[in-house]
Order: sequence, then structure tokens, then C-alpha cells
Amino acid sequence: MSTHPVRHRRRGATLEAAILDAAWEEIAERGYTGFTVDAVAARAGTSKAVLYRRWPDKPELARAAIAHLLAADPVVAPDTGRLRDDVLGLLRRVNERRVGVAAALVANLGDFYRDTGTDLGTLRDSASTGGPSAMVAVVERAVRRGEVEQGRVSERIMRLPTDLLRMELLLGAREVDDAVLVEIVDTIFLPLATGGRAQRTV
Amino acid sequence: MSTHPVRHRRRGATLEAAILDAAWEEIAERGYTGFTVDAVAARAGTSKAVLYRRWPDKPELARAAIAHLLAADPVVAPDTGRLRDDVLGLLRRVNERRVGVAAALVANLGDFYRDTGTDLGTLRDSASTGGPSAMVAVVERAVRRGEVEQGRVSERIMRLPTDLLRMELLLGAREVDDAVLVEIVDTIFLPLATGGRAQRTV
DNA sequence: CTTAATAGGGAACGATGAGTATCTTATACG
DNA sequence: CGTATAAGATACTCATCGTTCCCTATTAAG
Repeated sequence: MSTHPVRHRRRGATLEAAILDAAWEEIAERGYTGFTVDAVAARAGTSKAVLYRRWPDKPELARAAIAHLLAADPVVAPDTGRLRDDVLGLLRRVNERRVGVAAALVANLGDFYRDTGTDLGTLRDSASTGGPSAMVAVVERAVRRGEVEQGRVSERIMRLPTDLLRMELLLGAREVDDAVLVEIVDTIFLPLATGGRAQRTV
Repeated sequence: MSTHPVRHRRRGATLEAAILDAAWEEIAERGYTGFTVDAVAARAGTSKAVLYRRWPDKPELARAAIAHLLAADPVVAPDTGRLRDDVLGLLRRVNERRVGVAAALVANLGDFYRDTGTDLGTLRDSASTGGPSAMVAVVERAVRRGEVEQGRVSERIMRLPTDLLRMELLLGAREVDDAVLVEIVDTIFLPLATGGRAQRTV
């Protein structure tokens, strides 16, 4: 019925990437609950049949979309030679690139994990922040430089900055003001990590 | 058609409370998304018509259920005369009574607030923890006692314990181990609030 | 005892969306 | 070119769920 002559028909990896991008955008905009297969197909400019030829059902599609996003866009901490700037840089990158990611993931993953059995805790690290892996590296460098005492920064303290940022993203559902990042680093993380000596160089 | 003779037919406020309790239990168990009007009616032992006679639609019902819960079960901090025990007591009460509350609320409210327009940030304080109000009181008492310096505890630091607990509840979706609460208070909150002097009396 | 409200039980309607099937047509590959 | 493969479009089935209606039974009030 449609009179559209197909201009260009995508195939293989190109098509797949377009679909996964579309799927992610739907999740980010509508949340996992509002996320429909029809909408993804429409947004990707294709049809449901094509999706179902690749993924067995909706949860698998969502899973794939998230995995695709994470693979495409890993968050790495900068290496500035100063703990403060490393951590702040990490938070800034998360904040810039992951707006909507943490929010959408955490805000909607209640259902997602009900559907898929994926554990939320598992996603924490890799998913919304690049997580400990990045933070661990930052702290290890600081220890090597002698900037912080070995063993002073517990796992929980290490998670603190990204957890707090995630909290902000979650509650506000929009990009967090840079001043908040600075506050988190200067008034919370650094005092705990370095023992309260003035660290500020705002 | 049912052969059940109705033993006692509830009305008015009694019935309403039963419905709202049932509604809350559904939200806590299934999440806002899995929350169906049929299920609430069934759980409350009544019929949908009764619900629709009282609330215009599903989001309003959910709203009412949450409001009902919060009104019925305010979290108050204990007054032990020591900052540490007050904060820890507060966290424990939140942890006990609000399992599922913070989790269900935060994990599913993405949809809820999409539906209702309720702002997540607004719910933070009142909803899942009894929030700053309780914490503010705790800190004020500590200042009055001279236990902490006036002005040392910023708003963000004040939110820290409940925010971290909420994070744990959210990610784990189950009651948090008491050791975690102790860790939050002793290694994070107290050092920040009191300036790092040893405060522990575990 | 009478009457007006209102609870309870269902059935019914409409919308939405997952998943399937079919058909046509573009395109990669030989 | 010619052919197998897969894309794109459309339409259909089936289940779920919000919302409305209707009818009967109960209860409070006078």
C-alpha cells in the first residue's frame, strides 16, 4: 500500500546498530515500561519482523540495547596527576555522557530486572558510571603518588562519588549542576579520602 | 452468582483504608507497573466499581495509597543524647519499616511520575525516609549539645546517610544488613560531621 | 419498617501491545 | 545477470488491563 519506494535498504551490522540505537533512545525517553517494540521498529525505520528475526523477545532486545550502549561508550577516568581532578573529571564525564542513562536505567530497571532477572547491583558498576573499575584506578594512582594513605579509602568511600551523582541524576532526571559535583568531591570525598586536610583549590 | 453470603460488608472509611492498604501492598510487591486495579480490588476483597467510585483513575489511586501509607507511618528519629545513636537509630527504623518502600518507590516511580507528574525529588524527603525533617532535628540536637560544630553539617552531608541507605535499598531491593548501616554512620557520616575525631563505640 | 445509599459481583468494551505470518522487493554474492 | 537471503510493509491473533455498566444485596438512617 505504501507508495514509498525504498531508497536504501540497510542490512547486517549497520541495521542492527540502528535498531539498538533506536531501542536505547526509546528506553531513555519512555522508560522501560513505555518501551514498545512497535515504537522501536518505527523509530529505526524498519518493521517488527526484522527485530524478531534477531532477538527472541522484548526483554532480550532491551538487554541488547543496553549492552550496545555500554560497549560503545565506556567511561574512563582522566589521569591528571591529582586525585581531586581525576575524580571530578570522572564525575563530569559521567554527568555529560550519561544523563538519562543512570536515570533511565535506575528509574525503570525495577521492571526491567523483574523481566530479565538481571540484578540491579550488577549493573551499578558497569552500567551507569564506568564504576569502581575507573574509580579503583584513580585511587590506586593516588596511593602510588603518596597522595592518600594505602587502605584509607574503603570500597564504600570509593563508591561514594558515583553513588551520590547517580542519586542526583535519579532524582532530578536531568543533568546535574557542576557545582554539585565539586561539592561532592571537595566536601565529601576528599575529606574522607585524605583525612580532612584542606584540599580545596576551587 | 457467588454463593458466599457476605459476612460483614465494610463501608466508608474502613473500606477505604482496606483498599489503600491493599493498593500499597500491590505497589510494593509488583511495582507501580505491575500494579493493576483488578489486583487491588481482589486483594481488598471488593470490586473495581467500588474503587472507581472513589478515585477517578489508577494514578490517583496509587497516589492516594502512597499518601495513606506515609500518613499512617511517619518515621521519627530517636533521641538518645548521642549523635551516633540518633542517626543509626534513624537508619535502622527506615531500614526496618521501609523495606520495599524506598525500593518500590524509587525503582518504579519513573513510571509513576510520568503518569502523575509528581516530582521524584519532592518525594525524596517525605516519602522514603522521613527525610531531612528527622535528620535536621537530630543534627540540631547534636549542635545544641556541643557535639558538633554549628554549620559544619551541610545539607548534603545531612542527606548522606539516608541517601546511601536508599541507594542500598534500591540496588538490593531487600533489607540492608545492619553492619552496612553502622559503616555508613561510623566511617562516612560521623567523620564528616565531627571532623574525623574517633567517634566509634561499637 | 421503609427508603436511600452504597457495597459486591460480574460482564462487557475498547485500547494497547506482544508476537506471528505473509507477501513483495531490494541487494549481496557468485 | 540470476538467485538466495533478508528487509520492509501490513495485517492478524491473543492476552492484558483500564474503565464503564448493571443488577442484586446490604446497611444506615429516620
